[in-house]
Amino acid sequence: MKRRRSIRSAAKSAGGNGAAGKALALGQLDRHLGYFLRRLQLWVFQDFIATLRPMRVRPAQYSVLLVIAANPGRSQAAIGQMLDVERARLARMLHELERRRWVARRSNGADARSHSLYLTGEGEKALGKITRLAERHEARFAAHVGGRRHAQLMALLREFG
Amino acid sequence: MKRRRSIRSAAKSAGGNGAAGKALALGQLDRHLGYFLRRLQLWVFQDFIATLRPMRVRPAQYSVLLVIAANPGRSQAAIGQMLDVERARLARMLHELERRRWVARRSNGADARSHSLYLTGEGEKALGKITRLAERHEARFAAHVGGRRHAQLMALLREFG
DNA sequence: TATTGTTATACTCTATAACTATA
DNA sequence: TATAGTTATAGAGTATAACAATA
Repeated sequence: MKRRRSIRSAAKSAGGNGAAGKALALGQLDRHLGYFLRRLQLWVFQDFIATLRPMRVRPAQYSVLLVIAANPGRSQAAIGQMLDVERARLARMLHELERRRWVARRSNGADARSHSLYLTGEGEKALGKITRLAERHEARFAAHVGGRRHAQLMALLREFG
Repeated sequence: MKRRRSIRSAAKSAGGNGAAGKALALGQLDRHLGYFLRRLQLWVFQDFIATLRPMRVRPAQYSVLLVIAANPGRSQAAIGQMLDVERARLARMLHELERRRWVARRSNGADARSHSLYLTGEGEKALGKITRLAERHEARFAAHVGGRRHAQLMALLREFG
């Protein structure tokens, strides 16, 4: 993934003007949990994208594939609400996943408006490879924050989520 | 902020096809800390943006204003590296902040290439209002996840960050 | 040669609105 | 009237590349 220096090391080498060498202060940012959350979340997405690059899968696509796999036959509306993906965005994502022959849409007998979503055989196979890469990412994530902190965060956020 | 239903309630009402009413499974997503992190981070940004709407300030702008306030006179390069904002993006953000008379750029005597960044008087005044709204957001955040969890997350992530 | 700041392009994600076909 | 899906547009954020001025 793209190399990211820690706040401290970045600040240390951030010279180039009159105040060169003095570490930058976070200021009030230090009181905002959202700031730290955002930084970690960016790290995660960057590592995920880099790790999954061989399969050309983005985080949002990955989550859609997993939820279809776990809930075959459900509608776009159901998947979208579950993951908080706008239906407009999901429609275009599914076109792309259909183009790659990973997802199939079948018409739903009970309601002609809705499509039932399934993984194709090819999609299942691809998801196997994708899952192995995703596990590698998760391991790297745990190593990055420390296994203990990773577990603590998981417990805190999963119980909440 | 924009109303977001919980995973559970969204799943409950996600009907409309043959499997209507059955809650959707997270599948392997349940094993990814990044998924829960992302969901919480989205909540935070949406609440932040909604709370700060009266001042028309986005999270990235807010972080830049705070870091300039805490480190007056530093260069764009220093601020950008500190916050991991691309210099190209920061240049355009600063144009906008300059247009609103919140930030001033002065040339740096020691290095004619770099600009020293400062808040204007108007900028300080605006930041005062912004900070009060941001505190309201942070309180809402703590209420959302629970005060105890908010503190635990802050401790975990700040120590790490 | 490398760095600071700028402009430009392209892609992703988010947020809307408008449209169709069904219900 | 409301819902499922589609198409289109606009605004952010991210990632590059190329450039001028300066170091």
